Amino acid sequence: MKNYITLLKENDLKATIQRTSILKSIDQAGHINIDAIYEDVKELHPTISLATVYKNIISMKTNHVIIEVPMNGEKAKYELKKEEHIHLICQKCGKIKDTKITKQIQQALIVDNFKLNHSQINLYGVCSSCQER
Amino acid sequence: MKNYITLLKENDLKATIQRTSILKSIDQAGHINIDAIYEDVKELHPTISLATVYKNIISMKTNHVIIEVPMNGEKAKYELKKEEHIHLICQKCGKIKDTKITKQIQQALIVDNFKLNHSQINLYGVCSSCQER
DNA sequence: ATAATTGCAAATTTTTTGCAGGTTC
DNA sequence: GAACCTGCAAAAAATTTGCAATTAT
Repeated sequence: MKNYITLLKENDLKATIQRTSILKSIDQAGHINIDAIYEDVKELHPTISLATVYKNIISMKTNHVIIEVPMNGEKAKYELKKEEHIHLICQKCGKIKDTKITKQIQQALIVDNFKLNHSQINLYGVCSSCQER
Repeated sequence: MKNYITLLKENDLKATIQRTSILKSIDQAGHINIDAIYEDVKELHPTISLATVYKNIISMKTNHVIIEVPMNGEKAKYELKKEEHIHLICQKCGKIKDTKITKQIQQALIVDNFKLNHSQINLYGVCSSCQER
């Protein structure tokens, strides 16, 4: 559990209850889309409006508090900003697990004449628990 | 230049002018979003409707003729189905270049207990021609 | 006190749907 | 000729906007 207030202030955003609630929802879920965040936050804050969620997702994305993860065929999900990592996306249960970008992967991804800034790696397959069934 | 008619029939879709035009547009562009496809196809086929483009993108995606490439912050782009590859996305000019997934990369991406079906790798950075400026 | 943020309602944009007529195989 | 596909208009879904009231610093 992070200190969402500090996180917001460090990134030049006011710490409103709406924002901290959204961050808490994202943090708990790991990866979650706008509608699910809205439903989630409404539990504690029934008066929040979807427009506010949209506005805050935009501002927190702009200020690098959260990261947008575009999804194949569905709505984008959001995660807290953290070190770059790989997404293991299970095609059975839909869960997304993070895994580290190893030195080996970093090495392998060096491409001639391309100045790499940031990489986005999604691996689709079947996670360990779904394989057992 | 591929034979779009055969490509469609092989994948259980009727070869209409609308579909072959959409495929031609995608093939020429490499990676292109729905609106740009629509504008493109309208040049030759002024009567095509946007709804038809949407419907065909869905059917051709379902039947594995094309692939959707979700984009960060913008609308998804589409490409013809081909071997798995990496996208090098230039943050200056916006162009997307494809590059091969090497044996080395394949090796590096093996993760414990995850049965990998397909990988999606987008590398964001600056392409060679934009670096020269 | 100031500037930013909220919630609402309305506007806009994006995507999907139903259906009559036309096309492909 | 059967099944599928198109284009239109309308519907539905997703996102953005304007604004008065409220809140954070």
